[in-house]
Amino acid sequence: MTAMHPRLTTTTRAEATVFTMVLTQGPVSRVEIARRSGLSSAAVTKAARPFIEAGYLAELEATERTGPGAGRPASPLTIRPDREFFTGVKITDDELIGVITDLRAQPLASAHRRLETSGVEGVVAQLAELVAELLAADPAYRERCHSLGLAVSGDVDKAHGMVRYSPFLSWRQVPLARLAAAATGLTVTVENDVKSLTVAEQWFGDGVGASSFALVTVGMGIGCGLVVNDRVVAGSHGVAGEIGHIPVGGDEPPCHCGGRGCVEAIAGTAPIVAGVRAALGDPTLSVNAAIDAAHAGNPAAREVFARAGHAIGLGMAAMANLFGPERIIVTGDVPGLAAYDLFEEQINRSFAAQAFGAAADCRLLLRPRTFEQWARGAAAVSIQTLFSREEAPVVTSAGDRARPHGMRA
Amino acid sequence: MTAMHPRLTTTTRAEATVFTMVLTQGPVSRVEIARRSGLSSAAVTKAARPFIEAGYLAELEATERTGPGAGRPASPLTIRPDREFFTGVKITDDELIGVITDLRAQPLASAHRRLETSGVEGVVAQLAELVAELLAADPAYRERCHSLGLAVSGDVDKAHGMVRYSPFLSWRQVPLARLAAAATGLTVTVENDVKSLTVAEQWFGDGVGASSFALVTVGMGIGCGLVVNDRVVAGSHGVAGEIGHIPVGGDEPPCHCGGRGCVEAIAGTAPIVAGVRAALGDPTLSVNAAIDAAHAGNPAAREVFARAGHAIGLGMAAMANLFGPERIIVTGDVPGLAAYDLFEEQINRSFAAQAFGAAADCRLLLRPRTFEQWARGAAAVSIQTLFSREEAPVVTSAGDRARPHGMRA
DNA sequence: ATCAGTAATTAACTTCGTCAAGAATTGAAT
DNA sequence: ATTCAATTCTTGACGAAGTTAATTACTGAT
Repeated sequence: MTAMHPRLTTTTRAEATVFTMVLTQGPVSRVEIARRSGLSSAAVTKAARPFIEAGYLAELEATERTGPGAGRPASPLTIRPDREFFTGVKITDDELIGVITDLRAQPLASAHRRLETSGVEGVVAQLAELVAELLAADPAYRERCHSLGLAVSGDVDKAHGMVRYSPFLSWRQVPLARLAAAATGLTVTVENDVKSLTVAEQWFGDGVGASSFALVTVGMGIGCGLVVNDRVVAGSHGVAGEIGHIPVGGDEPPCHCGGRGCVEAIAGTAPIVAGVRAALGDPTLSVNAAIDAAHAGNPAAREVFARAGHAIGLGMAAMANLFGPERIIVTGDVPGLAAYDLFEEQINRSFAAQAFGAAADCRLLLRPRTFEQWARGAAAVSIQTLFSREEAPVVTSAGDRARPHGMRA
Repeated sequence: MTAMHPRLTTTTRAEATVFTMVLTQGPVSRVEIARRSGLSSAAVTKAARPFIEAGYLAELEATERTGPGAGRPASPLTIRPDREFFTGVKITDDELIGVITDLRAQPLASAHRRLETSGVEGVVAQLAELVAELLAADPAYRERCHSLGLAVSGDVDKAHGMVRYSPFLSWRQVPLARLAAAATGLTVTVENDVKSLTVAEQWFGDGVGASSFALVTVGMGIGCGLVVNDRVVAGSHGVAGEIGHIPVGGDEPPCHCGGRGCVEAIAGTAPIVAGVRAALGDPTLSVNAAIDAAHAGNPAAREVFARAGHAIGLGMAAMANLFGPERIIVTGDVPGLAAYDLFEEQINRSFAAQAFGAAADCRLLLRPRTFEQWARGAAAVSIQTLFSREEAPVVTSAGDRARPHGMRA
């Protein structure tokens, strides 16, 4: 297969449009692609051909076709997910979580590695080992995987593959893409972890079809990834999506960020545990014990979680009032998830109460995500980077798409 | 002039790039345009020609040229602002404010009209009269003005020229563009008023050069227009930029929107006046009297304004934490402006305290805007609609611009 | 005067997509 | 059965829009 079919990436606008549409919108016939994209059907035929020849796309079996009746039946194009593989690794302060995915960013294999040190060199060495282990699982991986995506919390300069500042890892100005590329021999992308997860939802999850949506992560902290006008919001100073530091609590409580009343200072894991400890008079209570107490029905503990849910709901409402996303995907990890049932009702209620006007119509989707799925996000970034249309640099401010309406005299 | 030179709009990408760059970035030489845009200089020459021939662009006088020395001196292209005129009208519940502007959206003439009724027909009739009056001021206007922009508060569907819902006017589903076009004979655009002002800043004001910025309006209510990735954020449910309904006050006070602790419920004109009235024990105090009391140094009155400034600063910080805009333009009208000195220090302080990390680096620009400048915003929308590049419809989610970084084995 | 350096233009060419015609493939009508 | 209408896909000629490379235009310094 590979000898005959060289690797391929998108070059023209039509190619990017056609390929990403088949990739993200499942099997689609050529005419349907033409209709949705505005391209001529001739252009779709031409653009699809090299991808079919290179083994990335294929026509669906005739048996699976669906047609209303008259006319030549469509032969929908579908992705061949095994044509290329991708590695994604989520880097936390004490662990590496890695996955191999197919073109659809579906995880095929995973592996973990505990980190003793957060020093850059040590992490990169462990990363190379982890990647080697993952690629060794199947000869096809070694052969058809050329991209590695890394997801790191903190301020990441994706364009230059730099970690500008990662508080948990205590990294500053680390050229992680270059280091990882040298250590693994793969093409490397580096992106913020929440944004990576957002990209995964945008192309392969519940963000498909929405030109704007938000993803809210509930966990140790509260994070948020935003997609507006089909693009992830990067933030000009390396800051974006800091829903955790919206001051919904008025002047209380103080937050580690220096602000007051932050969502995270109320609904982060630390303040919740502290709250339950105070409520129960047990200063050594563990996270899980705090959750258990609430699940057992302790009113004081439940109240702490309800307050947290209230804060999260208000933060989400503030975000929705500013952006007007089509959907909000709520996700998170332990203990955010283990305790989610303790938040959920209050989140929904407070969101609905504070969302302005039609913003309350925004759909809330609860989507638990495992750690592997964060790593999957990293792989999704490398997939998107490879195939999305690189727009010509726009220097001037671009306008809206709408045309004027009305009659001319 | 006009007989020889037909009207022109941008058709190709190069034309839109060149024309809007000259329009928004002042006199620029062709090579400089090529450098900034990535186009070849040949393409710039070709794209500029029809605009020069049609009288929209011209080469700068040799005397105004500036060169470092050696080589052929550049002959920068500049806009000819009088080539075409635009009418912009801001519609409030009790007044129409109209302006004629040039291509740079600089107001050349203005006129007002009080409204007795907010009925659609009556407003449109008054609008037609106002436009006729404005166009009559100079024969050139009649001859070279073909576009009318309307700015309305509330939920506007710009693409279809519909006012979906405007609370102040009590309008629902009004096809305003069609009606106004029929009444005036002009091509009409309709846009939300805050977004219109945002467009004016984006192309002709302090947003030039920023691919993301926010505009905050302080007045009766608190509003916000957002530009992300060079595009105005529309909001999917007709809601966006509702910074006034971010709950920064915790659970107090209740807001007319049904929420609690909204910025607007603390810093809107009504709650400020109510607060000063309560503080001074005078239930009939006017807005201006409340401002005067604070200016005179009354501590209780000053405290009310300080609290308002605090709420606004927190709301702006919440917005900056979510978006990471490059700049924030603070603007407003009476009494927001007349009292701005009473807010300003507290806004800056609370913003700085709550902005997360590098978001605090975001520049705050205070830019008072008159009512005429809101009308100017409406004209700016019609200018942008006419000349900005209409992108091909993008159906699939588009990715980031960054390319992968690193080495390949 | 010549020359080096920068700006602008021109002409040949490339690329990418559209258009219009036709081939392919089906169900329904005669 | 055969024709027809409907729909999908393909093909090749064409055209629009941009690029590259060479040329012209203009300047200050040697």
